Parts: sequence; C-alpha cells; structure tokens
Amino acid sequence: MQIYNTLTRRKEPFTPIEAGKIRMYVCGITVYDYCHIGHARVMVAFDVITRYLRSCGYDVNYVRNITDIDDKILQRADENGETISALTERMIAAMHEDEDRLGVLRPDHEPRATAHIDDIVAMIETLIDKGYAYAAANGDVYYRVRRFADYGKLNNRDLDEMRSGARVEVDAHKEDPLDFVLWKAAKPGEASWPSPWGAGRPGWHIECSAMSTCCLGDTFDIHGGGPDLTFPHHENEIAQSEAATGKRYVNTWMHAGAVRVDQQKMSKSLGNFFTIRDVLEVHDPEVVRYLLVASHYRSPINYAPDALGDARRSLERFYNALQDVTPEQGELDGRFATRFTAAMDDDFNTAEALAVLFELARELNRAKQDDAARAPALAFELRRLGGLLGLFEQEPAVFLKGGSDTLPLPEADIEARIAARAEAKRARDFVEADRIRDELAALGIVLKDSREGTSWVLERGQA
RNA sequence: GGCUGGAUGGCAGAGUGGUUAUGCAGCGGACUGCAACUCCGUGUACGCCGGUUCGAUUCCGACUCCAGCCUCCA
Repeated sequence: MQIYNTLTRRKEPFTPIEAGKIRMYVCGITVYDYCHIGHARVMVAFDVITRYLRSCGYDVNYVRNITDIDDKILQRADENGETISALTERMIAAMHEDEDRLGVLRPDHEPRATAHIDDIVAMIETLIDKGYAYAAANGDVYYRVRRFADYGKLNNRDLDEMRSGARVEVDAHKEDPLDFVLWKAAKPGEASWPSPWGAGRPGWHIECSAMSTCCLGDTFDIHGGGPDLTFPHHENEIAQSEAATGKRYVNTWMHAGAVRVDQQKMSKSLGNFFTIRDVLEVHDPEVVRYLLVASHYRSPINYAPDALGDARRSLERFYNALQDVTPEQGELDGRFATRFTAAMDDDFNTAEALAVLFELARELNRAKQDDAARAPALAFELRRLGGLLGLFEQEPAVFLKGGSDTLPLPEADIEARIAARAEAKRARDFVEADRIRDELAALGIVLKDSREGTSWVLERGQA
C-alpha cells in the first residue's frame, strides 16, 4: 500500500507502527455553523480510507475532534442570543445528521476540546517548562516558534522569509510576530476555565495536539485534515507535540483537495459555500457522495450543480445493472477485485477503482442478457466493492425512483397509469399507450419495459 | 515575492516511455410496436517551447496560465 505523505511530498509505502493497527486522527469541525461541501469532502475521503483500511484487515482507531470553544463560537452564540453549549450541541447534532445521510460512518472517538482542558493545560505547562512557551503579561501564553528548529518542515517554509512577507499581526505581548497563542486570557464575562496563568481558554492549535496525543499516543500513523490546515495549524501541531514529547508526532500526513466554486475555494470566509443540507434538499445524498468519490481525494474539485446531474446519471448506470437481480455470493475469478484493490492500494485511487466497477457493471449487464446464472455473483461483487466506497447500498428501485423524496404523482396513480398503458398496448392502441407514457414523462417519470413488465424511474437530472 | 499542486478528447476524470482508462453527452447498429434500459461498434485528447530517447502526453529544463497556502477557514 502506498500513501502520499504531505510531509515528504511523495507516495510512500505505508507500514503502521503496530502491526495490524492503525491510529488515525483527523481535524474535525469548529461547530458554530452548518457543514458545507468542503467539510463533506474531508468526511467522505477519510470515511472511504477507513472503510478500505478495515477491509484490508487493519484495526483502525479513527479519532476526529470537535472544536467546541473558539472565538467564532463565542461570537455566534452571542449574536444568536443562545448559550455556547446550546449552539454547539445543535451544530454537533446537525453535523451528525449530515454525515449519516452521506453514509459517513462515525469515527471511533469524537473528543471535544472542552472535555480536555486538563490535558491541554498540562501540555502547555510542559512546553513552558521546556522553554518552548511563555506566559505574557496580559495572561496569554504563546509558543516560542523560533525555539523549535524544525518549524516549517511540513510546509517547506523558512521562518525568515515568512517574516519578510509577513501579514502577521504584530502583538506587543509576543516576543516574535510569528509566535502563536496556546492559551487565551478571558475577557470579562467570557466563558473560561481556570489555569495557572489565570482564567481563559485554549488556542485552536493546542487542542488538536493534546487530544490526538491523549487518544492515540505520542506518535501515531495518520493525521488528516482539510487542505487549508497544513499551515499554520498542522505546522503548529508538530511544533507543539514534538517539543512536548521529544518524539516524532505523525508518520503520514494526509490532506484532502479543495472544493471550489467558480474556480475559487469554497470557504466560510469567502461566503461562497453550499451547506450539505441545502444540497441534500435537491439531490440524493448518494449522488453527492458519488461526486466526491469520483475524483481522487487530493485533486481539487469544482462544485457545480451540473456536475450533480452527471453524477446522478452515472450512478443510474450502476443501479440499472443491479436492478432485477438478487445478489448472491458465488464463484468468480477475482479479476475485478484484484484491479479494484490495486487501485485503492495506490493512494486510495477511487477514480480508478470506480472505472473497474463500471466494467464490472457492464459484465453484469451482459450476464443478465445471456448467462443469467452468473448475474447474482457479479451483482454481489459489485455491491461488495461499491460498499468499500460507501456506494450502492440502497435498493436499486428505491434509488431509481428518486428515494423517499416527494413524487410528482402518488405511486398508486403511477401504477394505475402503467396498467392503463399495458391495457392499451394489449389492444394494440399504441397512440393511447404513447400518450400515457408521454404524460408521465412530462412529470419526469420514465417507463422501462422488460420481460418482467414495466418499471419506472424518476428523472431529476434537469432539475 | 516565497512554498505546494495542477494544465488530458464536447464535459467530468484516471493513467502510462511504444498497445482501449472510465463515465456522461454525441453518432451508427441490435433489441423494442415506437421508446427507455441494455448490448455491439464509434473519437488520431494529452498547455507552449526546447532537450534526452529508436520512440514522450508520460522523463528533464525554460515559459505561459490556473488553484491552494503564507491571516480565521475542511
């Protein structure tokens, strides 16, 4: 298995620290708003990675944190006139709902920053003791960036060059403009926790260092996150953790590609984001998941409503193949599985893996036509491999009929129309039969005749 | 300015030193009462300029353009 490591900027053979076990940490969400498609990308990417690694026999311990204390949370709670915990609990529930709908399996642990204040304080104390951090007069504690010789290694950054081009705010309390905050002194009335440096709250970067170490140990296998976290967040995590423990922090760093809109990054600060729930108002969650899985996890993708229509049509191909056949494990030559596995072993190349599945679907369609005995085993294999990507888990008829969403016509009425058309066909009144078919088509209901009878699907590509 | 990645057929998107990616769309044929689904067939794509090579989309160098990061952001 080869994985691209952001730290070394190349694909490397992957070997876990402890045979058969993988310890993985992914930076989660700051819960002050609904998740957008960029968040969905990271969730889905690491969900696929986890599913695949588990299918290879690894015991994966997947930890994804929740940042539930932060400036934005304070501000948003204040704007909404709700308590911090009311806001964060609401957003955590919404996040879980969104990821459940996208078929994202929950991480094994979701540590929350506010539940790890003691660990955070302890790590900051260690850093102060070792000379990597200092308490300023205003009650803040800062990390002394220049003290950590390897600072910048993840991003190939040079401290002096960063400084010359710096847009970093100058803070009178910092020894160096690049120093970052570990502990923030509370302003009067703000939520706070006691500490040796006075009441305050943790900085963002230290949370992840403390929680990951706490859950997974000083050194662990994989650390993942969104593309915009490499600097400064992950760089700072390395500085904190390696300074505190004296050990290597992470072996493999993995970063998902950005989601763009109109060739610009989708982000909250640009305001050009689509929330997951908004998109799921109009699209089947599996279509969204398919779109995300159809390109490699590191490539940037451009989010456009048209792309979802294409994704739906592509998925229909799979569900058409899976329709009218009962999957059943059986004898197969393993040709498809071998190629699928080779693709996934190569840095989780889901695009390539999907191409193999399209060929498998064609094979299944052929079998359905002229070698029906082979079909159940092929269908089983298609669902099994698709399942590793979190796809094809619906009943084909349910997906093709548009899921549980509202139909343009009650199902019983559709069936009645189909029966009327069948009657007209029997009477060889094709004018009437076609009239009924066209009438349904105008509502987006497309009929399919087969030996078994007539079925229908909902076409929503145009919507 | 510094640091990362990119540039592939109408669109999306993998990959490879010489042989079909794949999907959607299109075109021709089969099936069908006609369709839909499905099957068969169908496309001289690899940013630009040099270099290496018997041969480069694939390796090397320059160039142009695009995106991300350098500030909170997945």
